Amino acid sequence: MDFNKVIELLKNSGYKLTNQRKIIIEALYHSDKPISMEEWLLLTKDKNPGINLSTIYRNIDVLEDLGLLEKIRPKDGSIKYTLNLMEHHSHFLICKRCGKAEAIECCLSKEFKKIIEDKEFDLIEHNLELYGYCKECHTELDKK
Amino acid sequence: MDFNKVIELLKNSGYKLTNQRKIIIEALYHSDKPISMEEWLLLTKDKNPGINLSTIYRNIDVLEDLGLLEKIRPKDGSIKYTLNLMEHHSHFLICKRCGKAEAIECCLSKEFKKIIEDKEFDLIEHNLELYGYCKECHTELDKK
DNA sequence: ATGCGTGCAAAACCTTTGCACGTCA
DNA sequence: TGACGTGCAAAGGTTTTGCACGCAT
Repeated sequence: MDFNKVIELLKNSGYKLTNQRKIIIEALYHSDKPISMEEWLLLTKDKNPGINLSTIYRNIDVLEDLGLLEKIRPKDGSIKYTLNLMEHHSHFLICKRCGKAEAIECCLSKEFKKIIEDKEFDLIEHNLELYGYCKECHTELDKK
Repeated sequence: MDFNKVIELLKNSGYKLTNQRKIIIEALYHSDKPISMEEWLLLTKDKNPGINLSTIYRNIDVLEDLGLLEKIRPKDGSIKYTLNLMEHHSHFLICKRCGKAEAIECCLSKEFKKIIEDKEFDLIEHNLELYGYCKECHTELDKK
């Protein structure tokens, strides 16, 4: 989904397009990886220093309402945000060193689905986060 | 791992067995599902009303040090705690209605592993949460 | 024009920490 | 006895909220 489509969806859902809102969403849209609130704030203040933290929090609600926000919750307790613009359900390979996140297609194994089915569990959604070291960081770490 | 083994591990690691600590761990041990801090506090106060919230938080550190604590982070932003006593890495089927959580064996699919391998990503850990309705709740919901 | 959105500050929450006292080994 | 553990209260950090003003529609 391109940025204009996001804005369109926003307007069609009855939300106003303010300068702040545009900057806030744009910051997330153009980030190539999930970002923390702190990073998000910096990115937005970069474009408009007057933007308040609470405005971002309020726009989180908007993005959630639009079904566009993905919250990533690493084991370390932090929260990272990213836009979920894919058709396909996807997950991230998250590098523990550089923070780079790469979306991958989801494929729960057949055996897995069978186990769940056997329990007559009605699976609605799932959340998978994969942590490790990306190729580049792995190479770097090997050097030491 | 039975409860005595947990206590043994605790002592062998140089921690003292206090009345509070025992109650705190026991509460989590006997709970059949991951519990919130609030539930954990209630369960412990049930046995000893004097136990302080900060003592539980401090014992979280202890349990983490022992590698026994599993923190579950549902999408709703809450945090739930459970003891991780299995040999095998496991995940939970969590019922969105009754909250019951059932551990299942983990098995990332071969295709999945291959995709990750192809990217030369060095996978360290992963976190999978499965949400849906358990058999009982599904039946209940169908009645309506 | 009018109601939604924002900045600001305060409040609400959750978690951590310092300190003095208590208790386990 | 001595070090670790705890209760209490205060501090810290993050997120939410009330209010008055501002701006998009």
